[in-house]
Amino acid sequence: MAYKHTATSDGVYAQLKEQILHLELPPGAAISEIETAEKYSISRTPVRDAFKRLEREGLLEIRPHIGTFISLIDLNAVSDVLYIREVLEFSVLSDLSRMYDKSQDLRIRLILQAQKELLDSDMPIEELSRAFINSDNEFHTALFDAAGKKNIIKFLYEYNSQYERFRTFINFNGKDDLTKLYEAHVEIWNCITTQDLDGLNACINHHLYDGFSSSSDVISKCPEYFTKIR
Amino acid sequence: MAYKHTATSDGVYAQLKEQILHLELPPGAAISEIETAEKYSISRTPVRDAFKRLEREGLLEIRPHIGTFISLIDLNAVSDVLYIREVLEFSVLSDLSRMYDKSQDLRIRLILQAQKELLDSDMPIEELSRAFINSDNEFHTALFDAAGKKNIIKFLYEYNSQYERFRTFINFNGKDDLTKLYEAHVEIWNCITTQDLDGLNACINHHLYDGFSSSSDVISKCPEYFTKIR
DNA sequence: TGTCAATGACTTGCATACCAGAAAATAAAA
DNA sequence: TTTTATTTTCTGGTATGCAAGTCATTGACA
Repeated sequence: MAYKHTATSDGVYAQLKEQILHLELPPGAAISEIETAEKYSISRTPVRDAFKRLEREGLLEIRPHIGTFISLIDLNAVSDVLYIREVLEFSVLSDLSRMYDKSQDLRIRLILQAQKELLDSDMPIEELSRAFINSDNEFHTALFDAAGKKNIIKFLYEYNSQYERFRTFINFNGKDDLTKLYEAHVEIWNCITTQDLDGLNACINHHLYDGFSSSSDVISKCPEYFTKIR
Repeated sequence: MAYKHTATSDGVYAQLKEQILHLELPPGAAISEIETAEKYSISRTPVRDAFKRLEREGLLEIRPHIGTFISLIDLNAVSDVLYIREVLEFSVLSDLSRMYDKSQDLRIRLILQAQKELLDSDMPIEELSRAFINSDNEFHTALFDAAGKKNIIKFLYEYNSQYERFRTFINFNGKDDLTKLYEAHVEIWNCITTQDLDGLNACINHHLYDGFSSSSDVISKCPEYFTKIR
């Protein structure tokens, strides 16, 4: 992993992944190797490499001799990622709370400030949502980093493609959800700096699951995007 | 993932992975596509697929136009996996402890019994070690399953190739370590059935880290197998 | 009209040839 | 002898053709 791959294969991988996560390539849609190759004016080989990689991340479903399809959003996988995040995040942030010193405060506050400014801006909701999700990831990464657990969140991010896609799906809903996220961030940071572990636990729980539970009506708008529930 | 791939690519992947995890292909060794292809009497294409997959799991390092090498054992990655396992396992087993009912007891005790019999047998240490590690994984899988969190441990297993390899490395050491693992298993199960959460926490901690801390002298026997420590 | 087999148009998996980059070996020059 | 070009020979990356599997259409036959 320390050494670069060729840009061709990596390029189509990155572009396809972004399109899938942003639902521009909708769940269930067919996508063929040769078609993609022609679109990018390259051969099938690097496309195949990218496809295989995306399949392992659960974003594509390759059915040999039949076709390749954008995978449906697997709510079970999303639920699993949420559980893992909840547990790991509480553990790491508890550690951080115990070792917290004021020198870390500025960096976090800057991120929070940026999020507030995003919410006050008048971007179109799609653009705002993307920008805010990026900032959200930045916030959580900064927290893990402050706790000396940078690698742990890298691990999480490699596995949460399904969750990212789900989040994109429900966040197009409106600005209110994003505002709630921001407020939760502020509260989480307050709990950490005041070493309120019980409050922290409750916060993380809410923060992660909130959008999830209030989303069943959103899901029903596009049921064909999702796998059947367990 | 629900659909099979072709057997050719999957086959070499599985075989190579086993050889790497069992250290038959030692860390740092070179391994070439064409050589491997000839060995299995297939073309480079399925070999390349397998290589790419192993690279993403951190078991190979592909350096374009230079060569492909069995990756060194990354103790940082091992340490991260241990942390994640500790946190997740304590959380899941705490849940299990709260919801424990006696119908689950038999299955676990059978696994423990099998482990005891393994230890009492007179297998050669290498074979014993492999068999015990398999049984160890079975034990932990059964626990997660009993807690209704089967997917969570699948998640873990996909990420712990580095850890598995490390374990193979230190367990060739002798029977004592395996005996300790067995005793820890018994104690963990006792803690769960008696709902002793504090004891459980301590157990898991010991269980995971024990072999790790006592292994620095073992590591020094083959320093060329490991990456530099953080 | 209804049934079933043949056919053709797709798909991805695999084999092979060629390309580009890197390193080592060789040859030429100081 | 030492140093510097140059060439040779590795490597993996890419392009492409063929093989094999799947499905929908079609046409023959009952």
